[in-house]
Amino acid sequence: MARPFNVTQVEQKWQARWLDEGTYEVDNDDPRERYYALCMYPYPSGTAHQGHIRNYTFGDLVVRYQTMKGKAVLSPFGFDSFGLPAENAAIKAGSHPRLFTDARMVELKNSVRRLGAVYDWRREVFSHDPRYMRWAQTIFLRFLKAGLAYRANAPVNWCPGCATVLANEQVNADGTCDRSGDLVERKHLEQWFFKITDYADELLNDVDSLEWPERVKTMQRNWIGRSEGVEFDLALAVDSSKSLRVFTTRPDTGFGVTYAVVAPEHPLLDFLTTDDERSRVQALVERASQASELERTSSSDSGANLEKRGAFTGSFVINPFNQQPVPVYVADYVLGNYGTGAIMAVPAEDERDFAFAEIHGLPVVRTIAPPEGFTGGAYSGEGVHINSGFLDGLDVAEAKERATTYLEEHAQGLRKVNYRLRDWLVSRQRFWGCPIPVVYCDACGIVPVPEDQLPVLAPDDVVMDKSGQSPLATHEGFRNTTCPHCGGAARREADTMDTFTDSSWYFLRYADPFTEGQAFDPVEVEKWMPVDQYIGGIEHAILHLLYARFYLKALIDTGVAPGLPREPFKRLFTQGMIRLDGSKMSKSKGNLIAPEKYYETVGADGLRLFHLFVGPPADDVDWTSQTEDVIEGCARFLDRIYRLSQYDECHFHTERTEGDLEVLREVHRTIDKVTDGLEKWSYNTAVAALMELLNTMSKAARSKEGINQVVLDECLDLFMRLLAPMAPHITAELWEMRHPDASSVHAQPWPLADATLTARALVTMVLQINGKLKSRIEVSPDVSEVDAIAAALADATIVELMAGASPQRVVAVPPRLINIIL
RNA sequence: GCCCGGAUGGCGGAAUGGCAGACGCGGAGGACUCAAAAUCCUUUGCCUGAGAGGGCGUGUGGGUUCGAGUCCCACUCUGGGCACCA
Repeated sequence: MARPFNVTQVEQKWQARWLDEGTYEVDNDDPRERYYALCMYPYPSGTAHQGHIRNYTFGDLVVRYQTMKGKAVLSPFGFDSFGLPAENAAIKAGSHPRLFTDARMVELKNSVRRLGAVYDWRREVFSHDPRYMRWAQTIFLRFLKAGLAYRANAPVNWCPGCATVLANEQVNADGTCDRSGDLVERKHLEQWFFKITDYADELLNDVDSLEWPERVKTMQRNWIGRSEGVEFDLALAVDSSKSLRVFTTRPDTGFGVTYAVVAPEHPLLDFLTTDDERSRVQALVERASQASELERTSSSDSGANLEKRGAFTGSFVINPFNQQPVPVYVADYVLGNYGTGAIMAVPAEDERDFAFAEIHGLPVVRTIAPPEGFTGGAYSGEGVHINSGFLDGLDVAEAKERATTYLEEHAQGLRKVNYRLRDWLVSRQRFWGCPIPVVYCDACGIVPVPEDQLPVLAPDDVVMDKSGQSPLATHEGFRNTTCPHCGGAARREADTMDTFTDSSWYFLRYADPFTEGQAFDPVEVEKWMPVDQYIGGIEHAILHLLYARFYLKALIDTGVAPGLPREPFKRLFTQGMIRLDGSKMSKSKGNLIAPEKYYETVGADGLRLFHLFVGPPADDVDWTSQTEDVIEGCARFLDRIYRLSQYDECHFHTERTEGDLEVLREVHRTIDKVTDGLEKWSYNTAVAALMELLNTMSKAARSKEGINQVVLDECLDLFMRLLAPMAPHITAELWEMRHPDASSVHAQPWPLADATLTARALVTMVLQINGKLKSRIEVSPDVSEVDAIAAALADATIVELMAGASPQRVVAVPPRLINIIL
């Protein structure tokens, strides 16, 4: 497609200028109002793909728009540069992950520059920079000191494909690895954890205060999974001095307890198991300990399997509500690490209990009357209590309260809150990550590496494979060290930290990247935090955002970041994904449409405009056979504005006509539309408004009567300013051609609509008869109701249609419409 | 199973309870051209009619209202999140 100007040349000229002149560098003591705009820390996977392009197009629009609004905008960039792909690629190529990563970083950096996205490159941060690692490790040690980092032997999620353990958050619901898709196995290992559960309540409560998409807030709440209930004792039938502690959220259904269940890991299981039942119980425990989380929690399991998954222990406990003995089972549907690892089972009001009771032939006693016609098994809804002694006739809420009080008085009951959220497992048995800065000494135990010896860096000559052992563990030179405490022989920790730790505080370092004596100076960072606008993919709705929120709270509480606001991201925008043939476009899926080719044809501006125009920014984009045409259409729009600004085929007259004024009025109305669109993330309609305006301007200037040139110039100048954040190159170029001595269009203030120009002298009023559109008339926008009705009844079409009939009623909404009811 | 979204022309999508389909893509026709490309102009929801016009129309069925794409109830399909968490 032939363009009226050399796109590549123009774009490169401006990209070089923005970079050379440091146009978007900003200092912490800038006197203007501050604004922190941030796109999510990218993994350097090479040249940018369409998802990146979309992300940085939105981010750059925000940066340029807020700058024109007169703010000092912090726009940093960096790389989440540790991670598995680099390590795997290095193993394959026999090279080093650093070489691989550094090359990919250069590529991505060039890509975003080629897009015309502008950053304060002085503030660049990347995870494998020793200057960043040092503070990442310092933070780990501060967490350790504060008791927020701890080491524990725990059943963990092991991914055979990635040869490392995963956090709960990295395991999909179907039990596969979020990254490789391999089936995750269960292993018992000594691992490092962060105590994110200490913050469960705050993480949950603070969600309310965030200006985030509701969907993301809901996902965060669900993930934390708070539930209120009561913990109490079930006394053993044979010995009432001993008891089994259980947790329930439904104490009101206590009269319906017909058995109890303990988890296979329960510490009292051995004690509860009688000799007659021992072999069956042991078989079940054996099986449960080997089963993966998937098998164990599979809900699609058949009845036969369910039966195998539970066994009678031989013991009985007393139901404290009715003093009846009920059997104790062991079953793997009860989890050892949630609640007390034991439950009271109420088959009538709990589906899982019902299914289990059916198979094991246990009785079902209803304590809530199900609604008329209810045919299912367990009924967990609202209703009136029956068969429940002192709770009979009460609704669920009231019965819960009474039952809880009863348990407090008769069964050591304690009101208790439980969370689904587990502590964050941060150990990774991989090489390309930040080493965990501790040593193990036989005499002193776990000893932190002194902060003045940080960062602990991995040596380069490490053999990486997927044996499952940490590559660093096999490097004797690294592994063997001396204890910082006693000076004796000691061994370094060989695991590295989850890369999600790196992306949990990078935004703080951006705000003060120059400091040397600490991770960042809280006084400097406080000037920018919280992030005013965070932009990224919906795929990070849980993991990254939850971890980053936890990190900031923990950093404040451990004294690393005193005085900072406790939530990092005030406003979040999650962009839609790019789909090709229905699935997400991504490098790992190998279904990329590379952006490079479009730089040659439509330019960065054309591609940016496409991403802004194609649909609501939050929605997914389907890349179809039609997409190329839409991109071309966006470039065509830029060509048209270029030609109009050259006065191509324009006619001019010298007087200022009403027609000229009307064009100028449209420009001012468009200022409002575009501003509103940019504020509300309705970029597609903002672009549409500019397209519409260009049609108006172009039609007027090219008509036979022509336009006053001074008016056209004023219109064009305003147009350029509105388009500047969206298509920064062409607007900068045209502005310079039109104003060679003035400062750049990007340094101009954002235009403000003149209210006297946006007002309309006449508006169209719709005339309806019985709610059906029949005619239209022009009226003053402040026409009175009486005048409006009079005008409507005088309209020729209306007079004819009414044929002398008198209206039963007239609904008047001046100046919008008149509806005549006959 | 539970919790959120969503459903509008051939397509992407617009529409504070008040002109449904802005804007763009695609289609049709025309101008320019020896011709093509590019550009420009006209037209384009469906049905019906020679035309003026008329009828129908925002997933389905009800409801509220002078008036519903928009609000309420029930359902269908679809996308996503969570899913033995007691």
